[in-house]
Amino acid sequence: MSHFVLIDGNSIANRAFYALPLLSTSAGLHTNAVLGFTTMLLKVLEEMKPTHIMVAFDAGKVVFRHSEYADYKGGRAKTPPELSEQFPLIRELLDAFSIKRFELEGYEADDIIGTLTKTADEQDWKTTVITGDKDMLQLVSEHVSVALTRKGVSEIELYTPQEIQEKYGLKPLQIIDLKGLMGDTSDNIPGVPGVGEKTALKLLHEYGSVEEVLENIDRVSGKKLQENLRENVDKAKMSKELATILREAPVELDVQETGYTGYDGVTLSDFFKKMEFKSLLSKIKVEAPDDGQAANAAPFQYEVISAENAEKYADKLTSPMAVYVEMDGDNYHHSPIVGFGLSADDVNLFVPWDVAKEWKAFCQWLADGSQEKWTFDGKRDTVGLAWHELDIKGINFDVYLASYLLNATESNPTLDSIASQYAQVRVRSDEEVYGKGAKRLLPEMDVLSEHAAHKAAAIWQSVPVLREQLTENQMNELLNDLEAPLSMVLALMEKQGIKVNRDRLTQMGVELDAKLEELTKQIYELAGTTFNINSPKQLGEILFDVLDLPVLKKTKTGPSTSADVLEKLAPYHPIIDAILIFRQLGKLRSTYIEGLTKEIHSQSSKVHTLYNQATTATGRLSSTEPNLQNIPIRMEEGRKIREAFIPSEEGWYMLAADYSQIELRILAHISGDENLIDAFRNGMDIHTRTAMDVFGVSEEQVTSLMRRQAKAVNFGIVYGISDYGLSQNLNITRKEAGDFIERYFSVFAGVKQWMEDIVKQAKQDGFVTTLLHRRRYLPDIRSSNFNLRSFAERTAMNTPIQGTAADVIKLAMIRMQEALQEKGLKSRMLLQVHDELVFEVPQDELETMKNLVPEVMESALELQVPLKADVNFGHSWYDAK
DNA sequence: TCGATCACG
DNA sequence: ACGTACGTGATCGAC
Repeated sequence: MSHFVLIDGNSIANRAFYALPLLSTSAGLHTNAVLGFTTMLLKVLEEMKPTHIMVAFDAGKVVFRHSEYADYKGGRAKTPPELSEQFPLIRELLDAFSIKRFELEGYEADDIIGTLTKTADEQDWKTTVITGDKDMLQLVSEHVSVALTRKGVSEIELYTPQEIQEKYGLKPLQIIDLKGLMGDTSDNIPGVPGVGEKTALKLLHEYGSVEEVLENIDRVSGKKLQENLRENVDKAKMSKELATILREAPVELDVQETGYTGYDGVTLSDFFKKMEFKSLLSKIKVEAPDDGQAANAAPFQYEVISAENAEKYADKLTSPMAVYVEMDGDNYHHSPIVGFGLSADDVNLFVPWDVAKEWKAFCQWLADGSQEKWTFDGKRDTVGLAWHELDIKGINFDVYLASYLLNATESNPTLDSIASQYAQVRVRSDEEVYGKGAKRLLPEMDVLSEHAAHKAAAIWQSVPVLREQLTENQMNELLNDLEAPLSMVLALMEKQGIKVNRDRLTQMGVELDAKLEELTKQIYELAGTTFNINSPKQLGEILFDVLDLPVLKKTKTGPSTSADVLEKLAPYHPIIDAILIFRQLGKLRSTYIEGLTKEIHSQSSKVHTLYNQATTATGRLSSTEPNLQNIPIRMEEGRKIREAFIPSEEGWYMLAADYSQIELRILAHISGDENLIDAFRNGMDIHTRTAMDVFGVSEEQVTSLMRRQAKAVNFGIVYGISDYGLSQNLNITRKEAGDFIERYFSVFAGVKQWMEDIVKQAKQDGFVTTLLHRRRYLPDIRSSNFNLRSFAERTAMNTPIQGTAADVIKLAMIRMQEALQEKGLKSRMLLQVHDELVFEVPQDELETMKNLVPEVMESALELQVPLKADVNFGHSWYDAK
């Protein structure tokens, strides 16, 4: 049966461009949209096996078929030059694929596709439209499906009339009514103000179409909504018209011409070479396609090692070699080990755990630092194996860290996604192999062994491609001198763990229980009824319906009951204070008493966190199971939790050192603002100094209110300031906040200049970097959507600051671990909390460490201003203040 | 599974 | 005019 595939070329190119990092060839040609387009095409050809295929493009000036609305598409951002220059390449790509392309002067791709699907409908052809544009769902019919790309262009979601019914409860043609009511900012379709997807769907479910809604305005529920509809009748009608895809374009195309018989492998591979798509080369058949039989590369082969045949394979253990340690479970402090996948040029092996641990040659090879290993998450391997008394040394490349550095926005890279980007072998996701949630179970050994061998092969194949891209981004040092050594330092810290006094926690829990019980009683009495205080919904009903308190802020689901709202409501009713305390204590009990107790390791009686080195967009670490980076400190009751964190050896001390104002110091350095640099060089209290400058007073005249406000301004600066954000924080008007900011910028003109420059730079490059070349892509920086763009602009200002601070403390940690080793100290580094390091220290090393730790931290990186670290110690983390 | 809330820097 | 502070993770209730 024939299958006609129609591709919306402009939409796919746009999607691909904004979803992928701005890659370029060594000659400086941008290729990310071409790459995304290619990936999509290969997928479509393989999965849909079209007999006919074509790609439609917009061409020339779009004819204003809606002359009554000249703004049409006016709000659309100009196509950035980095994308426009790729369109000729995409045309070349299609020619290389032997795929027919089509454009029509004065018409958009939508119109061409709309017209062709109409013909297809009339002739009973099975047709699929590929696009990123939801508007196109209106074309769906019995014969026509629409495939929407997701996550950029890597995934496809197929819509038939059934799916549209399930997802929206609408018929395909009603998608037009949906757009008419809710509008579409990216296409500059206005819609009805105040009507979003939810409201629009509700209206359509009731009335069926825009026209019917407009005829029944009086029956619509909601005064405001009625008013909005009444005032925007014309807008709604026009929006619907704008959203309607033209199906009568003068397309003169003989569908038979789009018949597809495959591509010429040589032409296509030449094109890939020119684009430097190395990982794609092996995915295509280089001989000309023949009978359509899959003439793929040799099937994947691997061998399973047994106790009997192991010796025969000893000489296959080479350097370098890819190693994947397959474990059963996500938390490697507890996971049993399944076995090892190994891979090199001409060999793929699987060594089951029972065989591995008895195989001497293998264990020696594994522990031999001169035998180079390539891994995926070497920290996981190191710690996981350490729990089973096995050493792994010589880790020389970590594809997990590498792929994170290349794109930090896609957090927690998985091996299956890395493989699909950089390797030829296909790796199934762990979820697919093990099942997820309650359905998780350990699969058969042959499934596991193949899975592990695939992973090792994927590592092996990815390394050369990753190396090349790292070089291009100037990230080799960042990986080799920062992230990779850091991962081994973190491995030590995680395996070491931190001692937690369980009895102390239990005792605090008992006290909390008593207080919570008392508070619960009080709250029920004040409310006149019992309810679940932990449910924002039920609490909202009590506060705003029963007690009739004013609603100051709303969330998507109802009135907000968050702490900042409750604080403002406190004067109205005594129940508020009780609720605030209940929340505070409840949090302590569930998260920090019960949660932390659950995490105490049965084997070591300590807590062993997992530091995630590839999660954050800025380069910071994060900590889970348990999160030791958010242990309370601001309120005294919570801070007491820190009394339970104690040294693991008799007579030792806890020592904590934190950077003072590291982010503002970094801002001083990178902005080069002379005033800010001067302030830090003179060792001044930066908030007081800011208050002096902003309020124009002398040091003695700075009141505590002025200092507090200046402090908030400094925070705002680091976050990428806005008058609204500052006004919320300080509870002042927007105007007042705006005045503060203006005064700040007139005093710190260098900071202002830097902020303007960095946003400009980000718009140009599509990314920002830290001092050590860490990179964050900002796909929304050129968005026409004000919110998205503003967010990206604030991120452009914040990320270099927060990210450089992360770089600095990471450097300090590496130096610190080296120093401990060199000096033969017994002290151990246990925790990192963004700008703080925590150690346990024997008494006779206290004096040494009190000097050494700040010294190492302060000299981690030389800036135009001094770095400063304060150090404290005591018998618990609480006392190290 | 998601949103609200709140703990940290 | 637009509607927000930057970066995380854990717990709970509601769906």
